[in-house]
Amino acid sequence: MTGPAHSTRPRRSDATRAAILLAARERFATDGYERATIRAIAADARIDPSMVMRYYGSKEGLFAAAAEFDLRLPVLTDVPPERFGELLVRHFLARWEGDETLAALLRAASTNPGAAEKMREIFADQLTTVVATLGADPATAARRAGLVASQILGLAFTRYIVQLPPMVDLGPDELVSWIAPTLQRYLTGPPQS
Amino acid sequence: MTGPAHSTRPRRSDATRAAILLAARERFATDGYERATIRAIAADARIDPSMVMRYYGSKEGLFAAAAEFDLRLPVLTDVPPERFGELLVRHFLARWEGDETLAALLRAASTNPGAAEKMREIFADQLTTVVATLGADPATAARRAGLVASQILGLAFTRYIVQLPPMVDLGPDELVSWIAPTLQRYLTGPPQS
DNA sequence: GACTGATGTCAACGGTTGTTGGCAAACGCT
DNA sequence: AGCGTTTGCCAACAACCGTTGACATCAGTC
Repeated sequence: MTGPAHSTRPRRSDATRAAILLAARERFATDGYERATIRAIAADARIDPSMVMRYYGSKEGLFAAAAEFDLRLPVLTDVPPERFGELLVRHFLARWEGDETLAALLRAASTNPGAAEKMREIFADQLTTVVATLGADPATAARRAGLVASQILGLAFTRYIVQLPPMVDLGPDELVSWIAPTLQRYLTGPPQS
Repeated sequence: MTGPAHSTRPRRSDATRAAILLAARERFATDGYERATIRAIAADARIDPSMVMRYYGSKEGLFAAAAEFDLRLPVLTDVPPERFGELLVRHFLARWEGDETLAALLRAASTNPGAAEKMREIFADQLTTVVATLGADPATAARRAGLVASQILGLAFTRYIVQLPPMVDLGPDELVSWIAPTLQRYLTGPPQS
């Protein structure tokens, strides 16, 4: 989604657009939606605030562009089912620390309705889709995906946002050994109730 | 924490103070820290914005007062250990829906450092203390409490903030049957790694 | 009834925000 | 070279924010 749109040749301002988007992701990730000001983002990108408006229309539009995100969930079809949980935790940890878009989305979702909506889309669409392909009853896929999201987002919230000391100190392997069984049960455990 | 402080007799303005605090909790819970304006809070409490400043000093001071919170965790000493998880989930669900202070704290913690700090205090102090009394190895109590917090806060975040449809639709009993085993393992399961 | 302090209202300040329109420079094309 | 378009900067607007100080009103005390 970064290349030139449609069939138009690359525009000269593509570098500026990218710089704005990069600065926006950083600011949104560290400050949240309301505290990240267009002026600060523009200063980081070393351009004028009015350029942000010209290229993204409004602050909401800028956030929508900056929050575009693909979880890049791995295909788990030819993986032994008992390893689903482990692979998912590892994937999310890596994805989370390698791209600040998720942090921006998480911070903003607390106060901005549009961000919450996008978070719902991402986790409902992308995660539910993968869960549904794991062979479980399709009727319970959405529920299982929601439970997985609750633990994954709780992990991210306590580790990266609130930064609870115990959750920050735990290493990736320790986190996996604790949390993977949880996801495993949410994904493949017997349906409850 | 609502009665008159120290040994002074009740002041005539106690009703106003309480009205401000109530309105503040509502606004902080629904809008987060930055979008909840002093003017809006004052309007809800039907008083002048300057009164908020007089009684609470600043917006930060008002939030600090509004975010004062006791988890009221139950004493679990004479309860069969295998029911810890269930009781904790039920307690948190009730606590969460009966007092919007927790929602205010959760929303604000995403963007406001002071709120994040208070959230750390609450979950580190109160929750870790209870976990430590459950007979587990004191050295791992903080870690276990952190893991419990990650699942509890993730539940709250997906259900009350982002409002993921599957998490909103689940009834209390279903949530308990899914999530209680997770807490149970975090609390009393064998130490990992 | 006059005095003192608490309580409440009103108007305004300085600062910041998202957003807009005008104008200069650089570019691409013929 | 000349021209239209793109890219960028500058200044400013209107709105809103937290915060402050002056002034009225009321309760309780001597």
